[in-house]
Amino acid sequence: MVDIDSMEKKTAEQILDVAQEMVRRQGYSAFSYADISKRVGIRKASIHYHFPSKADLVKHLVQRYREMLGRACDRIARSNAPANEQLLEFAHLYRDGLKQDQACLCTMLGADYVVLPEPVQEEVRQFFHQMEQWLAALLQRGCDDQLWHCNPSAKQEAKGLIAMLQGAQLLARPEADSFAAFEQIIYPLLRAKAVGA
Amino acid sequence: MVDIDSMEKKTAEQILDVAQEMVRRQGYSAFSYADISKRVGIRKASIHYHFPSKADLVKHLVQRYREMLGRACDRIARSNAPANEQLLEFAHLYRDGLKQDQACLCTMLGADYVVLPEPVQEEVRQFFHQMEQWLAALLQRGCDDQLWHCNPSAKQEAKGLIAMLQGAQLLARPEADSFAAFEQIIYPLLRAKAVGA
DNA sequence: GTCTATACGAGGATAGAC
DNA sequence: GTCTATCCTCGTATAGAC
Repeated sequence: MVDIDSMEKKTAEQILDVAQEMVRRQGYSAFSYADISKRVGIRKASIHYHFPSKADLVKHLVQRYREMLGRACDRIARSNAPANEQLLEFAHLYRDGLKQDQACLCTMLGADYVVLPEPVQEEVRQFFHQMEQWLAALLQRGCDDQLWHCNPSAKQEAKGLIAMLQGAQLLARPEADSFAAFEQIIYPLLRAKAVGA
Repeated sequence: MVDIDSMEKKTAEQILDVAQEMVRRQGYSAFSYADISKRVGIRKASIHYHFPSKADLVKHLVQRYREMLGRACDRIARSNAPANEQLLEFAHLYRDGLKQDQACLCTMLGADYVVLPEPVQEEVRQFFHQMEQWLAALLQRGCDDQLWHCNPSAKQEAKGLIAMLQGAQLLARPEADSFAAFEQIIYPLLRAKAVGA
């Protein structure tokens, strides 16, 4: 039932893992097949077997990332914790990558947006839309539970919060302890939203 | 006193103008000497006469940008308008570039931070520091004038606001009308700060 | 699936003529 | 100051053997 091979990650997955780490650190334009090649331990040409072009690779990357974050958000929602605690958990998703100098994949691709192939742009837009939807629903629950007030709407507040989280990542990264810097930036703003941070 | 030559921008300035536009759109890794060459109308090699290396060029770029923004902030401060109106003017500095798909130079370089040559990283850190200082002073004036309350400090609020403005730029750019999208993201948050937006 | 070999252009940068 | 010519490396991508 459990053989050795199935315990090792498939090559395509390894490629995406490495690519994701590089894009989250350096952005779209600054990573290359050669970089992946070295770290995965196969030749550049072999990567093209799995992902014919860079556009193709990054498109799959964002798709997989959307699914990963969808699951992470589901886990938070299913915890049935109060909305303010769930909001904090959501913020921590953005915080934790900073331990390895990694911003959210789509924060980086948002900066690179104008140079992205159109299919990738489309995925990035969908990512933002997906996050806004989920967060707006959470904020609405907080409204219903009298935890806070949404102004002018849960949807608008969601966009503002995501903007803040993304911006905080970029601002925190140059700091020596970016993890702590991130918290110092966002906790006051979350507290304003009646979150016990 | 006024001859024709002095009315035309010096080549070095033209190079910086074009480079700035490109970095603000595409980021550090995605622009090249070839791009500048085409748009300024000189050969690649000639650019190296003015700026020996890319690191050198971008370092000067950020220095000039810091001076430009220093002057823009001075103008706002000297208007003697109420602090809430000055805050709105400050936010509009971030908004206006979006008309040409341009984010703040250091929002982009913040995303590219880990791949920047160290001297450029230093300039970027100084830029953020400079903006935080100025904004913190403005927020403090608003406190003194009872326009709002700073929590936990003007300095921390300043960082949060800059994070929000930067994030809002990245989030707004994929939208069809990024200018309007930016306003929709930040106005609710500024209103929370008692700004009549 | 992965390799070697290779194409072909783009990248930053330098030397030397004008 | 700007040019031409050139260098060398890196970038994405393909062909074909194993």
